[in-house]
Amino acid sequence: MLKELPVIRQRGVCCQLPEVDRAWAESSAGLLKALADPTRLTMLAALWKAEAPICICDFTGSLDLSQPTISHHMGKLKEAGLVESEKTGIWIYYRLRAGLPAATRRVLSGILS
Amino acid sequence: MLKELPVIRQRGVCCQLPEVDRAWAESSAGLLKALADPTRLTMLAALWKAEAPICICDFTGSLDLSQPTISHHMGKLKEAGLVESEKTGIWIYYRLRAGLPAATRRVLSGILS
DNA sequence: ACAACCCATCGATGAACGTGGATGGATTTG
DNA sequence: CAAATCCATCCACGTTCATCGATGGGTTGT
Repeated sequence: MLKELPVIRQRGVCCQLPEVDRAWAESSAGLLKALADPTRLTMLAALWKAEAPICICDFTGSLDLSQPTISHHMGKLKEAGLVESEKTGIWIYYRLRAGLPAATRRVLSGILS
Repeated sequence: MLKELPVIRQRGVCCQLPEVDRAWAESSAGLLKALADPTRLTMLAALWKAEAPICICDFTGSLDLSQPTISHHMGKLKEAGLVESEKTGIWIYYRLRAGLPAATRRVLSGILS
């Protein structure tokens, strides 16, 4: 089933692994942590589908969570640079951030497509 | 900056949001949680680059973590269905699971590409 | 001016997570 | 057989996280 093994193994001797950039791992994990929550995924999917700004109060109507909790989740999405907001009257509208990095867009489309 | 707002707003009245499947949100969040860790991302990237099976003991040489911790992380990747293992002698080799769902492959390539 | 509403912030509480040590099974080597 | 190595599992500890309630600033409408 497996491809051929890389080398003949010796006990107590480790094989060298491909180099992986730590900074990349840290930042990627940060992005994924922002995404790894059902509520935040649902909000992102709604923004993705709607293609229009959505007010926080609309989420409080659909999701079974308190307003602070929803604001908290949206704050994480904003902190991760995934959404941006604009205030209109007493409402604050959120939408997917314009100009997302290509790598981020690929990840999002993979999940939300 | 914003596109046109969906409707004329009224105080205390929420707009309806696009439907988002809860089961999808739950399972996607599960996959992303498995990925949202720098150590696990590093291990996945190594498997991705190496295109060959890798032994746990190899990671103990590169990563600054104890062997049980590494085994624990790998267990999560396996539990998420991202990797599979095969035992050869005293070593257990891990590799990316064959036949990953298309959506999962898109997410992975977006992150690891 | 007053009341109603929207939203962010803060503190508290309980759950979940990451990490490491210890243990034990399995296998190979001497 | 005895020792060494590889690995998973169990348990415990400390930290982080999610959620809620309360508070207050700011805005709109009467």
